[in-house]
Amino acid sequence: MVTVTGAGAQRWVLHMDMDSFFASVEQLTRPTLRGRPVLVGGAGPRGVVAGASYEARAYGAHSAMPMHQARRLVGLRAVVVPPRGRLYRLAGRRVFAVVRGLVPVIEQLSLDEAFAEPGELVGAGPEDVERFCSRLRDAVYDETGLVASVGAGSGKQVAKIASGLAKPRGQKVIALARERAEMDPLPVRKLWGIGPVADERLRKVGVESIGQFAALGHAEVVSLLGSTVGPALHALARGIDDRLVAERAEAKQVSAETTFATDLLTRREIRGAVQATGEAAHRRLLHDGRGARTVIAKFRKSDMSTVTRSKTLTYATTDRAVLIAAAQKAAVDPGEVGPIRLVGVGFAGLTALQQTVLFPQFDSADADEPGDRGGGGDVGVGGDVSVGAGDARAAARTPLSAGDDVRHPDRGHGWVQGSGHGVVTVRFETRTSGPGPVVTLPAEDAALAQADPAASLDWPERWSVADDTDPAGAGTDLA
DNA sequence: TCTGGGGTCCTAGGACCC
DNA sequence: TCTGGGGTCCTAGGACCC
Repeated sequence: MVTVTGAGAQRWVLHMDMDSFFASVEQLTRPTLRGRPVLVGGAGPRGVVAGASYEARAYGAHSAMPMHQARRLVGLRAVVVPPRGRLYRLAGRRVFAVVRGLVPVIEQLSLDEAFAEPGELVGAGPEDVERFCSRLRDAVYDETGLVASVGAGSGKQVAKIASGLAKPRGQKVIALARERAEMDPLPVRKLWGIGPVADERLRKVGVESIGQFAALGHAEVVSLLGSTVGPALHALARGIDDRLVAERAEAKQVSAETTFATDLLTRREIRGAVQATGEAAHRRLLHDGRGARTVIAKFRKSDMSTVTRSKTLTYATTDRAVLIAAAQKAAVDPGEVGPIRLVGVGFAGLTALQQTVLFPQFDSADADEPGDRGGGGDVGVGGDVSVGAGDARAAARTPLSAGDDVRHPDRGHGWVQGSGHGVVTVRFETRTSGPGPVVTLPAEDAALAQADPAASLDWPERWSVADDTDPAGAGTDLA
């Protein structure tokens, strides 16, 4: 199908953004959390909020806020749960499988956000676009139980701003005739690409709104924001945005990073941290399926500045020992650069491996979905690092901790609300069960097992969950 | 008790080759 | 012996996004 767009035909770009996605998935799969102020994120001293339900936002909490601050705002009603990345990825795939059913090409920006440019809307009027947005939102809600807000406009920038204005639980169509009136009064910070630094620079010359920014001269924009970024943002501010909507390319990098509850001070601690974080990154690399040529080690100092060191190999590989050795070679010495709060290991130069690996090394740890127990939940590992990461996890059974998914042969799927003093308190409930009972069990109860978080989305209707590596599987799963 | 984790893109300098 | 420009790759740092 070829669509010839006449010069005057209005182009409509849609931006869909899920409402408080992480918190909504928690409330969907753990029904007792519905209506309550939920904070998703690490509970450690350096944890931040990754997602806040609207009930929590009512108290002033929001994502990226330090968790202790959000807790203070919300008070004792707050329910703090660790992020379940695997579950959010699964839910996000299902959401966009629904969207793809209505729009063939979408540009997914993150787990919960995407652009679309439906061919059938070329030249359409605002009422048609409104109807389309409603259909989209209804379809997503009906099939996933999750709420999306949608914005529409003449380009990506306007669509994205519109979806922001539509939240929560809404949609907003900005017609061309209304564009200036809607955009110009907004803070310039709302433009995609204007962050704290650019905002401050503009503020210094008295520019606070998109309209004021649009009115600046070209030379002034270049001197304030640079010769590449400046004119690009300036064009967006003036409503010039012909960027196409296209499927995203494969990721260019995979990485893992860990912030420690207390700063690392010795080479030995750094070494342990690079090993553990490198193993986590390597699991992601295996999951990705490509090999890496460049290894990046990243260190954040206590003043929040970062130091990165990279090593490029002569060939791409998935060999864990080779890759982690390169990361170790790139590691800094806290004695020289100062205390370190974060250690990261990343792999770039990703290429499909041409040669076949005859005997792939695969132990059970590698088979885990990476990053699930991540977030601030890992904060506190600092003490273990000096011991050497390999030893401790040989333990027979990982102790259950708050937020974990569990399964019991008689009671079904549930989640740990608390543990300690030899007992575990479990709430047995899933999306389909409705609010469930709390049961306190001996911590040693052999019948209680760690479970796949994804089961909380489906159990007991389906035990099998779409495989994480297979988007097509997620699609058929919906059928 | 400040500020996570997983990404993308841009800039700028130096090495190296033609 | 001196003086160049262009292209590519590598490295390091930082802004910005969700």
